[in-house]
Order: sequence, then C-alpha cells, then structure tokens
Amino acid sequence: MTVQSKPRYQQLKESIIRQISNGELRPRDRVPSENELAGTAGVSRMTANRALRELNDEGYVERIAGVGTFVADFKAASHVLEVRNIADEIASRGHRHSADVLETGREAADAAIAGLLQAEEGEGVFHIVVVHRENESPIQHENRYVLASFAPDCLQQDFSRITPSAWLSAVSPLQEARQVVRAVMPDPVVRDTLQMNDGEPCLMVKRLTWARGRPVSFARLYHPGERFELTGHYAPPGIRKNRRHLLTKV
Amino acid sequence: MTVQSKPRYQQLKESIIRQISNGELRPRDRVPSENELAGTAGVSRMTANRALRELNDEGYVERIAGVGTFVADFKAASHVLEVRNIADEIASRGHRHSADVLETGREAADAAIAGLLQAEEGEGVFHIVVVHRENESPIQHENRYVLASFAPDCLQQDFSRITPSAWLSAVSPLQEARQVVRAVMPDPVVRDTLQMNDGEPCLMVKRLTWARGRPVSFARLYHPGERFELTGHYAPPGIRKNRRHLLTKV
DNA sequence: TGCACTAGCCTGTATATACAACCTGCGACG
DNA sequence: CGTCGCAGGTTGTATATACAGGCTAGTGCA
Repeated sequence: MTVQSKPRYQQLKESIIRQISNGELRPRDRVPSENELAGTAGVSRMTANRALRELNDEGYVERIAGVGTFVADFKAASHVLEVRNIADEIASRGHRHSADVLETGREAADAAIAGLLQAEEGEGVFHIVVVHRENESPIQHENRYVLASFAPDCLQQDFSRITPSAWLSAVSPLQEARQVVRAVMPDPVVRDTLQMNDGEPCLMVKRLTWARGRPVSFARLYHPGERFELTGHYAPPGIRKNRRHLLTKV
Repeated sequence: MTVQSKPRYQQLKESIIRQISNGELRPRDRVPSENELAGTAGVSRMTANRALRELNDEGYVERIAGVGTFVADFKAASHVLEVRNIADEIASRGHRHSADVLETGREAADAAIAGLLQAEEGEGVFHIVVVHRENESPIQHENRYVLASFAPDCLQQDFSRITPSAWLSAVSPLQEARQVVRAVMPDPVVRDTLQMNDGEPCLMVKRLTWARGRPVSFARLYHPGERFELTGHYAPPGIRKNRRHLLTKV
C-alpha cells in the first residue's frame, strides 16, 4: 500500500518534475505521451492528461497538439522564475547587450557567502564580476558567487558572450529564487564602473538562486538609478499568457 | 452557432469571471455548485468541475470539499496581484502599522495624471497623501490619485485606519497592476516626511492599478533606502501554495 | 523526381459514470 | 436535553469512451 494518499495525477507530476530537476529529462527532451504514460504508470489517459496539462500550465513542459510534450526550455524561464536575464531584457527593448568580465577566479567562501549558499566556510566558490552594457551604456554591475561543486567548468565560460545567469540555468534548471531590492548609494568602484554621477543612487538587487534542491549562486546586482528601472506587471491568470514559443523544431 | 470555437469550460470560466468583476458575484458569495452549473449551462459535471477547479487554481474562487465554492476575498489578493498592502506587510513582520493623512482633496486631473488613468484632462480625481509608519518609524510616503468616478465616497474614508490600497480593493476587486521600481534621491518634502538622512536614497515605486477594466488609481510610493527593501520569492508552482484561509465560516 | 494524400500518432475537449471524502443539519435515540 | 449518527449535498479523483483537430512521415501516384 505504501499509504500514498496523494492523488495519482499528482504523483505522476512529481515524478516528472523529479526527472526534470535531476537531469534525467533535459530541456527540449520529449516527455512520454499521454498514452505511453497511461500504459507505463497504469493510469487512464485522462489522468495522464491532467498531469501533463497541469505541468504545461505551470511552465514545466510545452505541449504541441499533434506532436507531443517536451520539457520546457528553462533558459528563458521567466514563467517559472519571473526573473529575467538582463541580456534578454535589453534585447526585448531592441537594444544591444554587451558585457565585460572584470574579474573571475576561485575563492574559499567566507562566512557570509557560505551562510547564504548553505555551504561550509572555506568551500570553493567561483567569484565573477561582470559589467553589462545596454548600447555601450553600463547598466548593471554583477558581483556573483557560484558554488564550485555545482558548476566545475564555470571558469571556462566566456561571460562576455553568455551571461552568468543564462549559463547557470543552462547547467541545470533554476528552481527557486529569492531577491531583495534596495536603494543604496554605490561605493566608488561601482560608481565609476557604472559611470554614475556623484550623488546618484543605485538600485541594488540581491539574488539567491536554487538548483538541484539547494542554493547554488548568490549575486549582488547594482544598477544606476537614473538609467534603470525594474518593471512589474501583475495580471490575473486565466487569460492565457502569451507563452514564448520556446521550441523551434524538435 | 455564434461561432464560439472556445471550449465550453473556458466559456464557463469567463462567464463567472465576468460576474465577479462586474459585481454580480461578490467576495464570499456562493458560486453555483458543479451540479447546478452542469444543469444550467448544459454541460457535464466534469466540465463544470474543470472550470471551477481552474478558477480555484487561479485564485478567483475558493473551494471547500463538502461545502461549496465561494468567490475569493480579493482584499488580500496577493495571489492575483502579488502586490501587498503595506499594512499587511508590516503586520506579517509582527510590527505595528500606523498612518497619518497629510493631504486629501479633489482635483482636476492634469495632463500627466489624465494620461496615466486614461481619462480626460480636467476630470475629477482624488488626491491623497499618506505617510505610513512601522513601529513609529516612517517607512512609506504614498502619493495617490484615484479616479473620482470610480470611488465617489473616497474622501469619507479615514485613511489613517485603512490604507488607500486596501480600501480600493474593497470597493472593487483589483484586476491588474503595473509597477516600476526606481532608486531616486528624494525631494526635501519627502525626505523630511520620512525622516531620512542627507544623501540617503529612496526606493520609489510607481504603481498603476486597474479595476472594472480600466486604470483607476496611480500612486507614487517613496521608501527610505536604509530602512526598506522589497523582497521577492519565486518558486515553481505545483507544490501547492499555502493559500490563506480566506473564508472563516459561511 | 516531385507532389498530393493519407494513415497514424498526438493533444484537446466533452461526457457519463463511479466512488471516496468531507461537511452540515436534522432526526432519532439515550 | 444532549448527543450520536446518518442522509444528502458538495468537492475530489479516476476511468472508459468518443470525437475533433494538428502534425508528420511515408506511400503511392502522376
């Protein structure tokens, strides 16, 4: 019996989510069809349909009538995360993104970083500092720590071409994020890097992201107050969101 | 025929949403049961079930097994809006909220406000300025305009007891919100009101809210940078959110 | 070779049916 | 008079079945 009081469609969903988050099913992979699931899981097609339909509503998978069900591409997973990649944001404004890597290296986590990442003090972390520009104008100073064990080949990446955030979500789908937004005065280094005026405040975002069930990266993002704003749009669901078409062709 | 290619469960949902947003169904009202809907709408119970289940997932209604389906109380509608009332936020930190009304009155909308509210220039708007305190410490300077035709009895309210935002959503469920967050330096009036230090930046939120299908209120919210932060938490759905129990007893 | 068509799979929806679990109110029983 | 239990309504889930419509690959015909 195993006293699984959970409904079967829910068990099915969780099983598929598990396969996605541990990498058995990777973005754009095909998910078994309703009939296959019905057969292997021993449920009716309607139950499999409900599981897959809800996974679709929640953004985990993308369904195409007549074709099949595919793991959603989490790279642009604004649906699940509502946290957009700065490069995408700039691109969506029709502008050009560029980035300079100011610093990369491996460090031992100090107490503060270890605490945030739920790691031991002294554990290896990569430290990356990147400045992002929108049409040559610096718009974000990114100061990021990444758990070394999560992404060992981190330092081989060219973060002037792919943003750390986009690369991280390509390594493993990001599951969760916490962020805090504050208005602060920048320290001189950040101020100069962002070419800010004296007395101009910064919008600072501190963001901690989870993957594979644990925090894997922490970032402080500084933006010049006069050239940057965070926008939010809250609409009731139900009127189907325009979902980006993530899958080009399988 | 009316060429309604929309699925019937979707038509049902939209019909109920319409009844909620035009006031036919008010918060805590009972929504017809699945069997009643099946009868009146001429669909099967499963179809009615899907409509009500999705409305529940989307936060429009609250369902209680064995009892019935009820229109959700939008007053605390953080689910739909993700925009929390400052008083609730303070209360959830276990602190005490108080507010002082600095200014109330009726004005003719200038071009800027009229444009934002999609109204004619010169149309009547209420102008409210309130400062909110958390444990006596001023934490938000709210500068709000409300379309007079939306809420004629606006000036009768005591906004030191109920926040304008909470009152507005009690008048009519808020449907949509757009907000922009920026870091700015406060003007002297705001700085003094918020008892801020010289050179301390503000976190400014500009928020435009919709109800009954149109923008009804615009607010500029200033917060002291050193004493305020906006937090966000993005988790994948599917693991059911802890829905506040909105209905005490019917 | 090239094109049209179709078989076959897929999702999307709709229905009837069934049973479980939950809640309320009422009536019977002590 | 109080309390237990049950009847009946409600949601929640599961299944079998059916049909519509989208998409693809491959067959077969010109």
